[in-house]
Amino acid sequence: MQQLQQQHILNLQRQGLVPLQPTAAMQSLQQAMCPSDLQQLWKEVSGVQSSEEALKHAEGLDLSTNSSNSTSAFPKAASAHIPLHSLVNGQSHTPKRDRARLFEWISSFTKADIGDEHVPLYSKSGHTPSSHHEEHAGSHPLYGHGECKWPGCEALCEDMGQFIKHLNNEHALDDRSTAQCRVQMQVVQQLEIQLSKESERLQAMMTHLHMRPSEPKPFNQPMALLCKQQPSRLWNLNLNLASGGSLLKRDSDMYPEGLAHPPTSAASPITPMRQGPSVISSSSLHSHSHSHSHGVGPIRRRNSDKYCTPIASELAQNCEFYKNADVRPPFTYASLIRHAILESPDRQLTLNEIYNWFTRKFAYFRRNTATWKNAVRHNLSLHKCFVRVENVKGAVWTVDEVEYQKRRPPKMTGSPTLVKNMISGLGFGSLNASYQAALAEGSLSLLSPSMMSPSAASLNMLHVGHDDVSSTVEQVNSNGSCSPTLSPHQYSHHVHVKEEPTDLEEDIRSVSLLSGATHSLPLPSDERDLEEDLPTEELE
DNA sequence: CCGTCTTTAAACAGAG
DNA sequence: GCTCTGTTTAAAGACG
Repeated sequence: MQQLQQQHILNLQRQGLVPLQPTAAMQSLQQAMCPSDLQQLWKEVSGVQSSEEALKHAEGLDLSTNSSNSTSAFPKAASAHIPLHSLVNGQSHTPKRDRARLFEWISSFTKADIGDEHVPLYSKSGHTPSSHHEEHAGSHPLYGHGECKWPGCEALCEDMGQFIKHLNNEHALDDRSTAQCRVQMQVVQQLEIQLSKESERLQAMMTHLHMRPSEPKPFNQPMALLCKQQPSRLWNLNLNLASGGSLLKRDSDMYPEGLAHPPTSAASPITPMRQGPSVISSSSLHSHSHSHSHGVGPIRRRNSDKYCTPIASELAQNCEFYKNADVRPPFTYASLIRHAILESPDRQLTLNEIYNWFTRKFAYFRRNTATWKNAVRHNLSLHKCFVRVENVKGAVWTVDEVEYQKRRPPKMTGSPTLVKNMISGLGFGSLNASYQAALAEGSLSLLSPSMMSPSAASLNMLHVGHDDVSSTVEQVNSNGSCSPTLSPHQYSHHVHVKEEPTDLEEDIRSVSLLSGATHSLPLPSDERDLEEDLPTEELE
């Protein structure tokens, strides 16, 4: 039934009768990104690559349909063994029209590159006038602080010349770069949508408060803007933020069963009852289909917090997002509870305060309270890392960090499993390989509507083993807007009602201090994130 | 296949 | 009796 609906919508969209919905947008994208088509496209577009090279390239990107092997080396190798054909509803064909549109669109970015030097795809877009002239003049949007700002790159380049060389060598016109470019476009798109949303909200607030309405918003129609910029409507995703959850249709309406949700969690209202996927959830797709068949199905999000994003950074960076979007946070209850407790000034919370934190921080937890509250209580009781302490004002819960770290699995940094989990954790299960590669490689800022640098985001994803106190401190504080400003020191042993072995406490402290030191140093993100992993290593 | 982890659900008890 | 809090058990799915 849903397939039929989807087909119908797709047909209408092809006829231009209805605006593209996320469903069709994603579908089109996926269709357009059919591996063979891509290869063909690139041959056509670039005209540079010999067939041999193209073949080699295809091997490198593993554009085959075989998806079982997810043990790709990441990300520099750019091999992404991801189900290219796990397309929505099994539709892996590529309608010629879509392909043509894609080609047209890509060409709009790349034509000038062909006879030219390879210039970043971005720079050809209208509103970023970045010519060679400018590049050599010393500024380039992709270059700053001696680093390549290409999503996920961060290669050090001493000067602009070196950067240009690097750009041309490493970010030439290929599948990966293009996929990354696409992802970046989505990032921008989502940000625009979010901005639009927030503007509307502001407008409403001001109206409500009888303040003078502000000027007409520049982002009233982000889609229109985007369509201007992007001839192909493949990217015209209707990414709604569920501000209060009121504006959204049910995900089942928007995303027929088996169809990948847009890679922004904002797009999908996740109702606990239907158990729609959190985009960042590793179980997104599985649980999605599962939920449809069972009505109420448990979300399986294992590893999502362990191997994907440190909860602190994710929450810090997507603070507003989770507040407004009805998206299930991709973390375990234990992680969330711990984070809530650690984030509190005294590092102790009553059950009710924990509840409040959940509802305050996550739109998702503003409903179905019985379920998740039960889960919270269950987790508090179940995990030894949560310690109940009798207090003057009753019982409060604290975190036994040592216990918490104990239960963490060995670090998985950079392992193929991590990569796989990371990708699936993003909920892009049915996107194509290049796309996912790009996502995982450098454009995870997609998940970070708030000012997360793509590179930082990617490194977060690539290097994290799990969340920890120090990362909590660093990330949250660096973000600054969503949580109290506690020093690492404070975090490490500001309040610890429970008695703990001195040596272990010492360990935590040293780790935290270490992390705190990194906070003030302009370390490269990867180093910083490696440091984030230290607690476990140190403690175990 | 098994063990572990996580989630969900539910039953139960004690306190206010 | 009701609600909140807290404990415990069980089942199921994901995953190594």
